[in-house]
Amino acid sequence: MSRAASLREKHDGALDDRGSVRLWLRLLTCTTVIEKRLKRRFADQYGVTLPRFDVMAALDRHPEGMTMGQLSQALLVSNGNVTGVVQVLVRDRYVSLAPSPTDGRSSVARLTQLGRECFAGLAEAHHEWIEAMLAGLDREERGQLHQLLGVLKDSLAAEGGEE
Amino acid sequence: MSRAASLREKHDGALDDRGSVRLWLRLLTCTTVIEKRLKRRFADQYGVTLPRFDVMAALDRHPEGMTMGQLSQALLVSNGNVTGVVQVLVRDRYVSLAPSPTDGRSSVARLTQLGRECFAGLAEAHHEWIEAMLAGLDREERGQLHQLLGVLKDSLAAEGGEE
DNA sequence: GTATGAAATTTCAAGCTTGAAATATCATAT
DNA sequence: ATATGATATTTCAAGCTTGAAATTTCATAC
Repeated sequence: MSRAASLREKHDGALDDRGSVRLWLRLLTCTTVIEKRLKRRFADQYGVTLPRFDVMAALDRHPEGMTMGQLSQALLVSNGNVTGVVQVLVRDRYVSLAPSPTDGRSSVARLTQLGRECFAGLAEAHHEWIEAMLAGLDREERGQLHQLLGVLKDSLAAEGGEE
Repeated sequence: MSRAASLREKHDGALDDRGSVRLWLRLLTCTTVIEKRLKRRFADQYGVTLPRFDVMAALDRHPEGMTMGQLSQALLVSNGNVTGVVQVLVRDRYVSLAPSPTDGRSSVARLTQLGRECFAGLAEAHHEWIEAMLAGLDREERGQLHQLLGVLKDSLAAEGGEE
């Protein structure tokens, strides 16, 4: 069976024939669909939110610990945001928070042993889900897509965020 | 000047050498960066949020009006979400809400004259911003990217959202 | 030593988002 | 006519996100 109805696209059928906007909407739709599936599956199967997974993933790659500011930069979210997410991870014993020995203003977050163990399972599921969602692209297509997104990334860096 | 520092990527430097996850993170980063810039510029220059723009864009392409359910489907967001966004647009006189003549359960949202006028300006700015952000891709690259995202979209449709 | 500005963090209000529960209406079989 | 299930919508609580204000600590010039 598996009719695999084609996905609706945000603002589908736009009269707006301008190619760049269409490209952007397609990019947005793909990302949104993947993100929502990940979110739902993490919630249903592990009782974890995406932001919490993101923090754990960042900490898992930095066993020496990360300050709140480093987390904020790594995850592209605000400082205040990190505060809240880390607080619940600390409450749930997945993350520990210790004052920085070198800078009294900073505290350093680390995964606890429990956090590391839990994260291993999450990362495994995450990888499988992504792999399955990208199954329709062969090796070459993945490489091309990765390369073109690199060009886009550079274009975005060049355009600048009016900073 | 314009140093155009290259953009950081979410979870940058992942040991995680699995290509599909890296591809996903790059896709996510590009989308996130574009979305945040649009959000900030709409807020700063027009005092409008992205969800409100999305609703207005959908209504602009459907002068006959749309029900809440149609808006929800078109924008890939929940019903309850649409309710709130439309309510403030009605409060601000950009959108009118009338009971459906054929179905007592539904009401039909339409852009008001004021809404149409405001949206024209928003759409113009939106298009320019997108165009500028994609300026680093030539015509062929845009076509390839659009095509590959189409393959991804089909892959996502095939994988199914456990529906 | 002290004042001053920079930097790291937290707090807080406002807005978006979802999913579940509640309401209201429709469609249909009897 | 009526009961029943399906549909459209709203309400609501919980969580994420941001930007601005407040707080604490640092670094440096004097």
